This record gives sequence, C-alpha cells and structure tokens, in this order.
Amino acid sequence: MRVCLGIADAYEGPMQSPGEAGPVMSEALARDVVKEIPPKAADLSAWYTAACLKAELVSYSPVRGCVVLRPYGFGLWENLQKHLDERFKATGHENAYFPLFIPESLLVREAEHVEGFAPEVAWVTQGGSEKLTERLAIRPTSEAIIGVMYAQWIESYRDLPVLINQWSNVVRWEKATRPFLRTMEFLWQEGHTAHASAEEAREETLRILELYRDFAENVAAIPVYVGRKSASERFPGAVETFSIEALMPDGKALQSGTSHDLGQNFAKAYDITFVDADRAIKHAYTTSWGVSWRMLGGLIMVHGDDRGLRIPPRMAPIEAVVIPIVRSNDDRAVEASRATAERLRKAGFRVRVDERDAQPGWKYSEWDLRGVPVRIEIGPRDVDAQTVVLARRDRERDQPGQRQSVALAELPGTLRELLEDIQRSLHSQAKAHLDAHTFVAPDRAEFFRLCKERAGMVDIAWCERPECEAHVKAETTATTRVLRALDEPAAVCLVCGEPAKVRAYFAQSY
RNA sequence: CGGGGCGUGGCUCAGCUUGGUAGAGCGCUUCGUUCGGGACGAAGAGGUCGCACGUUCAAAUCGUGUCGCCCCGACCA
Repeated sequence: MRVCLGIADAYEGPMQSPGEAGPVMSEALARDVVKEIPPKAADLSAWYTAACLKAELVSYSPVRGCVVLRPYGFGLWENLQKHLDERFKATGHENAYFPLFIPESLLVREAEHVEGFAPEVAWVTQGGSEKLTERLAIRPTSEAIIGVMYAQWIESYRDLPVLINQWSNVVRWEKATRPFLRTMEFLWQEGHTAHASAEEAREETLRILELYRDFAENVAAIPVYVGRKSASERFPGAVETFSIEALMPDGKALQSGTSHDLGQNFAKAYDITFVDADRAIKHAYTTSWGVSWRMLGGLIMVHGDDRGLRIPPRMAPIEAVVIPIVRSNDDRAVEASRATAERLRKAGFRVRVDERDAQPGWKYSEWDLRGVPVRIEIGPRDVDAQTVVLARRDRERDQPGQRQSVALAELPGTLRELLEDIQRSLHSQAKAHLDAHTFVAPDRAEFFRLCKERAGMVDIAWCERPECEAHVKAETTATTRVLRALDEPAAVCLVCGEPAKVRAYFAQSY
C-alpha cells in the first residue's frame, strides 16, 4: 500500500555517513523535529490540526463541518470500540440500533431536553419533492426515540433492567470544525438503560463512569478526574451527570465521557411504565452515557510531541512497523522482515512491513509522525547476527534505551514487554503533567489568577451556587469540571465565603 | 454567531498594490545509482487561480455575493 504525505521537504540536516550507522545517533540528528508540523508547545491548535492531517487520521471534506475518517483514524476508532464494547458486554449490555430521524413531536416531549439541544439540531423538512407535514430531527442524541421504544417494550418489573448500547453517528449543528473535537457529525456510543429503582439506576450510572475511567486510564493512557457535574454543566433533562475530565497540554480540560442518571424525567416524558412486584404501576428509572471520538482528540493532544503522534500501544492500529534496510547488493532484509512480521502476527501482534522504495530515515520520520509505538529495523547486520533493532516512540531520539538490539529468538517476549512498558510510560508522563498542573488554590486572588491564566485544574472548596459559578466564568472563563465530596465539613467557598458544599475542580474547557 | 486572517498543480507558497492570458521548491511518473534518522542524476506529467455574478477590449489580479478553512471569543460531546 502506498502512503503519501503531502509534504516531505528535503531533509536539511547533516547526513550520517552510510556504513557508520548504528544504534548511536549523532547529536545533530537527534533534533526531535519534523518538518510537516509546527512545534507542539508553540501553538497547540496548529500542531493538533497538522498532526491529525499529516498522520492521515482525517481529511477535511467538501462538506462544511464534516471530516473524513481515514483508515488509520478509523483503526484508532476501532480499537476504542473494541475495548469499550468488551467492557459493555462484560457488564451485561447488548448492542442495538435506532433510527437516525426523530419526529419533532417526540423530541419535544421532555422540555429541558429540547431546550438544551434546540440550537444545534439539524432538521429535515422535505422528502423528495414533498414538504413533510412534520419535521424530522437528525438525532443529536437518542433519548427520545429510545424512550418511545422502551415504553413499548417494558411492561413488568420482570422486563427490567433493559441494558442497551448503540454505536452510531449523531449531528449537532456546529459553527467551527476541529478534527475529533468539534465536527457537525461525529461518531460515538450511547448507552441507554432502564431500571426498576432509583438506586439501581444510580448504580448503573456510576458503574459506567468507572468503566470509562478504567478505559481512559488503562487503554488510552489518559489520566482523568472523575466526579459529578454542577447544575449548569448537567445534561439537559438529567437528574445528575457524571463525567471524566482530562487535562490538555494548553491547560484546558476535555470532558471525555459522560454518564447521566436521568431519574424518572424521561420515563415520565415518554411514558415508560411497568407493573412492579407490589402490583403498582411505576415509572422506570433511566440512564444514558456516552463516549465520542472526541476522546481520540484528547489522546492525540495528551501524548503527542514535536515529532507527531504517540499512540499508546493498546490503542495503536499498528503496534510495530518493520523497516527493512537493503543495500544495492543485499536485499536479504526484505525476506527477513516479512518472516519476522509473519511470526509476530501469529503471536498476536499488529504489525506492518514498510517495503516502499524510500530511504529508511524517511520512513522512520513518517512512522514517528503517525505514532507507531515500536519500530523494528532489520538490516544486513541483523540478518547476519539473527537480531533486530527495536526503537521505542515514547523516548526522545538521544535518550538512553530508545533503541536496542534484540536476538530474533527473544523478539516476541521482548516486544510484548516493551509495548507494555510504553503503555505505562505514556500514562505516567501524562499523569506527571496532570499532577504538575493541578493546584489547590490557597486564596481567592490566586484562584482567579490560576483560572484566568489557564494553569490547569484548580481545586477549591465551593458553595455550589449557580450564581457563584457564573461569576467565576464571567471573570475568568473557567467553569467547574467535576465536583466531589467535601473533606472538611466546616469549609467555606473560596470564591464567595458562603458555606462550602463540595470540592470542585475549575478549569477552562474545550 | 461576533473579531481577525486565508483560499493559485498533491503540499508549502510567490504573482494581486500599478489588469495583458500562470511560476518556484518539494511531492508524483519512468529509468539508473542508492538505502542503519527525511538520497542523487536524467527525462516527464500535472493548474477552468474555491465558486457565482459583475466591471473591462482583456480578470488570479478590481467590485459584489457565496462557500470553505485557520486563529481568538460565545455554545456544545
């Protein structure tokens, strides 16, 4: 398969003399830059867009606000799906699919819900040449259509709980476009469950929250804060919303997964009732929860560096890329690479051989840019010695241990350990960033300063009053991200001095 | 939706002020030499200048509109 980067300017640095090369890099070559993308720290937005495009995750399309998810990007999405889906199945959920179109009369039944989504709903008003008598919303989320179906399916407490998930696309009329973070159409999963009691629904909401946290930390290697959302940040129509929040390198928070306890609000709006064991007719308690491809945006920003993406092994479409190094009089490396890749595939690794007619160095840079965790170099010396060279993407080019020579016989075991080590290392690098950018604000002035300067997650005791939050937002543009239990009952709100009810992380957000 | 910027071969951009019939570098194709961190030579291909309307003998260039993208804010996953 042919992969073309848009630009690949001539490399301007000094060249390493052929034959001299080995695991030791010259200092000049250790510059960790790549010409396709700007330095990450200088302008995160520009870096992010370039990285997504040049790594061939997405392309902009002729459709405003919509991107094309290219095969490599879809590979990332598939891995997210795989890991979440197996967790959903393990907790008793099943997949189903509901219609894309939602009649207006259904959507408007839950008042807060419609009001919340009204500004971003896309409407179909015409079919063929005929005007529709009733507008059809293109789903911004599926509580309405699913609620109506649950009302039909649920009769008795014996039918509960209903635990269904849907993998789908949704549309929200956005005005700006950023790959994964903000597009009019996006991919996600939405879980919708119905339960016989409030307690059970709350348990489900928290079970999924923990599932999301586990996925973010252990698969995407993104450390997150977990908790309840404030009233203003709550899902329209929910009794309570919980979320996981990640911190981006620019100090802004990214809500990466949400889980809603909908109480009986939607059951009442859509008439989801059941006859309980005590023969009384009751409204069910429902939940909904979702993760979108936005989490991929978070993964890219959190782990990437000046050379491009760094994908955690468990999410990587390609875990290791094999690069044969041939000489004009010696192309044994090609066969050796194929054989090695085949062996690794049989051992369960996701491996690709790059046999393109290009310079090895050029390929190194390209696969660095695309974030493949491990590169396997196989040259004539390796063929003779029955070894390969492993290079790890999570370390700088001049860092000790970035490259190592491994005997062929030990390759699968060493690669397995190396991938696990990279997975851990990316998480701990991200965790170090989160810790370094989490502040317990000592006083009001410092709190405002940290929020305004986008320092990161700012932790305070808070009164939980909407007007207090609005005041902070007006002054600093920061909002509450998640709330958690108060540690000292006597604490007062750092902002307004009223009695505190919770501890809250404030941050600017995406 | 406000404020600013930008749309010219695949990519990055020059040309626009002072209208005269389109350029560079990289990439791409073929052949040869190369290949352990972005190779080199030779020969080629490729653009209705985002789109529409207007001004003009003549528009990439001037005007109006429109679509899209980027950055900064307001809204959201």
